[in-house]
Amino acid sequence: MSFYDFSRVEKKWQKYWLENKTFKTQDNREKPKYYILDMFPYPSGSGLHVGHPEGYTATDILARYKRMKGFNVLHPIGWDAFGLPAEQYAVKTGTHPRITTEKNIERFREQLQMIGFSYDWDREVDTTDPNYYKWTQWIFLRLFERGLAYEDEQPVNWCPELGTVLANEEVIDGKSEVGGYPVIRRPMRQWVLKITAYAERLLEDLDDLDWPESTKEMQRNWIGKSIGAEVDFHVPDHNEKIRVFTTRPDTLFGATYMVLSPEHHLTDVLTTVEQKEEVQKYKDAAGQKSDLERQELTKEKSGVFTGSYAINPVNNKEIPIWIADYVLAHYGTGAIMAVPGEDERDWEFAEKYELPIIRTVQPPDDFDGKAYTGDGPSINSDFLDGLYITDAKTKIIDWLEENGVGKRSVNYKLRDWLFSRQRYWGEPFPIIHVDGKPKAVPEKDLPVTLPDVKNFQPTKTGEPPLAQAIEWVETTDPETGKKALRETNTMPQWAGSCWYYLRYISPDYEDGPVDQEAEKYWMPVDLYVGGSEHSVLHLLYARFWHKVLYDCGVVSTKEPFKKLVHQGMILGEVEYTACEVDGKVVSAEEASKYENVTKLALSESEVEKKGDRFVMKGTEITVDSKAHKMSKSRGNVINPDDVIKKYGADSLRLYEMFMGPLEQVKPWSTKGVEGVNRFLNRTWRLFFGEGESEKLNITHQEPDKDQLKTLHEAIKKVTEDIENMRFNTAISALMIFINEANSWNGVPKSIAEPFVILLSPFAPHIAEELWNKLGHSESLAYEPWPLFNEEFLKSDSIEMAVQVNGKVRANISVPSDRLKEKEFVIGLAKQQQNIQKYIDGTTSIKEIYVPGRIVNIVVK
RNA sequence: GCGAGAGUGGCGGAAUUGGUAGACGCGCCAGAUUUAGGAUCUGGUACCUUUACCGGUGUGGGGGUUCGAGUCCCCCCUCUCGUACCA
Repeated sequence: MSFYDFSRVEKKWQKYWLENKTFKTQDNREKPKYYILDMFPYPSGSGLHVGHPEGYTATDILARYKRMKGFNVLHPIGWDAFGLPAEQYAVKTGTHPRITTEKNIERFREQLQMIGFSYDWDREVDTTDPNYYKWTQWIFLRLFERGLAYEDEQPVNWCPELGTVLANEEVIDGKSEVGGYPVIRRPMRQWVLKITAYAERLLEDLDDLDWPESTKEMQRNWIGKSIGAEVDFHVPDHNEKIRVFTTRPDTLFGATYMVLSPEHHLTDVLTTVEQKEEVQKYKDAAGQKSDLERQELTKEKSGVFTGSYAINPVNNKEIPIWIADYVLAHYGTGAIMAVPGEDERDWEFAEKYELPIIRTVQPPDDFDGKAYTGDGPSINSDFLDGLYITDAKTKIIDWLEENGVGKRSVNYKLRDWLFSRQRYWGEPFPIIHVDGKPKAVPEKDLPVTLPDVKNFQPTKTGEPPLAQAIEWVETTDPETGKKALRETNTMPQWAGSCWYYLRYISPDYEDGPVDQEAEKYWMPVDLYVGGSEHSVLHLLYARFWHKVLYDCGVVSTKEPFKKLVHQGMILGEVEYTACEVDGKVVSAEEASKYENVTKLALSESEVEKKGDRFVMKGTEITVDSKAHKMSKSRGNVINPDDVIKKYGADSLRLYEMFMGPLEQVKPWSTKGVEGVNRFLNRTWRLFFGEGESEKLNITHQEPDKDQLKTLHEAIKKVTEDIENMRFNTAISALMIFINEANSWNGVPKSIAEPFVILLSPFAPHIAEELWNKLGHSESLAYEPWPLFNEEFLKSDSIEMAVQVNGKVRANISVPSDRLKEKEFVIGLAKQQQNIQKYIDGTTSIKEIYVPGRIVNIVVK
């Protein structure tokens, strides 16, 4: 029996594609373009995992399909190669990160080529290449000259373990996202990008994007726009005023005290002598707490009184000023007016410290809670009484503006982007400091390249590793000849990934980050596929840079990524685990009573389903059944190399797509890989039969009607499914074709050829080989995609269900040409024995006929 | 708490605008081939009842709209992801 030797065939075609540059994108601007982009990987030391090929296969299928549909396709790949792991490895071993990075890139490239992706390898970009980061620096200078990059002494998230500052987004639950080390707050000089200047545009332009709704919503929440008012509270004793932001100015009459954040600039001024000690103690305690500790203590509110009073501008009442860490320094103005009657947090605080509570909105009669945050008529509010929230807000804001004590205001949660890191392995800033002031390095001197250093470790004081390269740091200002110091911070990893999609368009262009003529043709990216973990950070930062470049006239579109899709995570194989206590297996509920529980892994054959849970076979002992995230510690990591070695790249591609919808989280199943592998073997045998020789089992006969129908059904389904990215059902359609065709006596060439093309985006290696064996000397990559013909889809008769009172009681076969004749079809239906059984002796109320779908006879 | 999404066989998952629920694959069962195993091929496989037909029940639970609901509406439950004192 002939068998499909995938390893020989796959190597052969991978070599062919590379040598012939089959997928080199021609800059032919006559054709319609399609720019299909993968989120480029960080080339880690551990190589690809099975998650990478998921999104990459999806885009590869579309890229191959679009080429055959006559599109000029841009489908590139590159490396997001700056980053912490290579640097930490350097700290440990002294190996320069460049060496590690190059080695890892090599490995990644090899692995990607082993899967048969149709990238244009002449457009590869590498963020650590000076020819690339020259332009990252160039873009930074654009930000700098527009006042969008500035230095600021500000409290930052300092991670002692990593020896660097982290962006807020890189801190999760008070710990570093990378490594999970503790993070403390500490003031340092930092570079900051003014992303807040673009908050409104970043928010507004989301509406027109074809992105997952959840991702857009996350960005909206992150930007966090809220509309309200700023109100000034006068503090007569100190002749100061405290400005607060509120979304509920209508509740101003209920403001019975004020709270400043411990970091607020007026805290010292406002604290009276008697309160000084207590306030200082509180401030110290708050400052020493990490974000994690602050969050852990959220259950119990705390605060101290400053001793001062402010005047509520609407009623001139004196209200006490407190300090509490439930007010955040970095949101709004860092101070609030507290309205306990209408705010749960304020209520909680007021109860604890016995501060007065005044309701300003009438709660409904059946309301028995504390703070009431719903709508209702205003009370205790003088000229606002009786008005509902919206009207009360308008009226009070008008009043505030007329009296010069407040104004309408919009506030954003989004903060400026902390852009510097105390690391070695990142882009140097194109900045020198002259007389203590930052100054741009002239464009002609770009790139500012990384100097070599001996030690990659940041100093304990937070001085970046670059500070050791004294000869590099000490320079002269080319303009004035004065002594100058280079900036020793480096950019964060996000920098390079903010614009890489532009570099692919003209990777060798020397007069700017991107050739503008080419940019006009290729942008925007038509489809961008990548993980949802980048929903906020990367995707928001890239949009920000893109808008700045748009304002600079570098790019022609407002938004970079027209359509975005996230691939779902691939979990490990389903595991069955039982709980064991003292060597005895017990149910999970039982086990929760003990402490010395060990987990016992079971095989599938040891368990069975009982009701809605799994139990150990023949017992009542419940067993846990779950697919876990792949992780080294759990030992359930699937390595794509192993899968390719055993089943081939086409099987890997096919399986990853066949598992289920692209966006969905799904568990891996090695048995499933075997299934698609069998399908490929069946396909091979369809062409070569069961004999020993590789003689084609292909006929030159005219195809019959059934064969045409089978083919055209497949064309229709596969085409529509690829367009809608339903790859799992497209593969199912290919399987149906093979199952059908296996019952034929030889496959006509005119059927076989279009099928091979349908198969090719999914399993390109076997498809190329079959195409070649069918007598073609060229690759099929640019063969026209087959079109389906409705004529061939029709059959002579159609099977239809007949229902009586909505229940199916018989099936009838209706000749296609009589489908429109309601009377005829219903007559036919009524002749069925089993139908007569149900309608005899009843009165017919209604007869429903949906041509081609159903007959329903309603009787009484 | 809040926001988003999802609950369909033993498992992964299919089901155009409401029109025969379970395509395709895995697993399982039976048979063929084979010295045997593996591989391959053929048939079967939601559940209950039945030798079989027939029949009954079924898309997380409850209610509703409809000739007809996995699909539309209301209430509830569970799970996943995101987020967390944002004034």
